Amino acid sequence: MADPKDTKTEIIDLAENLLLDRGFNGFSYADISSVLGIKNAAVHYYFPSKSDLGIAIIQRAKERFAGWTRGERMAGRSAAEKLEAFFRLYLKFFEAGQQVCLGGALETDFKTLPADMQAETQKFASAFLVWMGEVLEEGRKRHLFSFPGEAKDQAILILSSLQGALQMTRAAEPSCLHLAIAQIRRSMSKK
Amino acid sequence: MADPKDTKTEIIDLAENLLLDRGFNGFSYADISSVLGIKNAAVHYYFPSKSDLGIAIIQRAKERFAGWTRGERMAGRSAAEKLEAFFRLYLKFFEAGQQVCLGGALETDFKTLPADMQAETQKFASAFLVWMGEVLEEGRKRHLFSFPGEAKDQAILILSSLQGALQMTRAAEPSCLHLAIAQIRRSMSKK
DNA sequence: GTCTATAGGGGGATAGAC
DNA sequence: GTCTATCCCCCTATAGAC
Repeated sequence: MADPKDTKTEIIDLAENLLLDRGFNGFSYADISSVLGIKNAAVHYYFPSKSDLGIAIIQRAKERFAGWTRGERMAGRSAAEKLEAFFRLYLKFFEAGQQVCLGGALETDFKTLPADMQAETQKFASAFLVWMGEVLEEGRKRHLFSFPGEAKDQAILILSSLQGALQMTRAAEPSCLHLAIAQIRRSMSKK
Repeated sequence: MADPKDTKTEIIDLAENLLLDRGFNGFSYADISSVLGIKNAAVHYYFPSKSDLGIAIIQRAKERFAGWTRGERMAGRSAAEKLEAFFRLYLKFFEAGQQVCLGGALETDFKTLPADMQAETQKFASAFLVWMGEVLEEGRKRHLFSFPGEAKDQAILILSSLQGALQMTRAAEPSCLHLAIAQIRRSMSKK
């Protein structure tokens, strides 16, 4: 049925999951090659350095998000529906074995990352902030929800909370993310 | 003037800073010993395994927080003042070279941590949640601020946002934490 | 594309001398 | 308490055969 994925894609898939599970310094080429039944050196054929691999992960995630925001399933949706769909992205990370989000994983390891990965991480993070700010601005204009202050500041509040809550599910209650989302909804509901 | 710190304390100090900068898998015994002008093996004398060192960091931070919440500077303070003082703790992490908070660092690395460190991390995280929930409950009762829903859920929202915003300062704007705090204040201000 | 083989470094950790 | 010396493993990365 499904096209068998090419090796390069499989490597990025595995590496992305390892990154969200264990952080960039918490996995190795051997973790990837052993699952694929190939050798260490074969992975280096596709991604000469670990930085190349990291950049591939970030760029693909950035493009995936851009496609998601502009995709068919999003066309014609209200800002409120877009926000709910965004929440579901984070709930999926949680359901996938309490993974954290890519931004959180990269930012925590930020100071240990090669310079080119740091630059990609910054582009990635800003794409999320821009999109969320626009959705919030539009939703408030159409009276779908309410919040004080600037849309950009509310975007930071929501994104940072989702990121932090995803991490907290590991050490505090697993329901942390669900409860944070519910509280965000309450705080923005029209009185 | 100040008592010269004993070596054990200096090791924990250094390790804690390295942990908040680089994550638990991002520093080594050599990073510590080189600064102190001693050898790798001398650090192992105080902390035989890296897990021992990690646990010492967490337990000390937990006790420091407990002391902070019960300390003289906190006695007689209103819930609003306590919340502002808590914000300042996170602003200090940012000012100390964009460090993340201990919970965030440990939770992101959580799956790579030894079991005993995972258990300590959980105790640490829950102490923060409990305290924040109590402060919020009291503040609302006394009409110092307002928020919808349960105090515990609002505690999760605030803690997760501070944690995430601290991380985001590294990849997005450095002002992220300040803006998140300002937005939290706005969202809870009495109308 | 994938292999074997290996270089070269860093990591955590221990033994035993001082 | 701190040292030297060392073990052993894992890591990233490369060279060259198939």
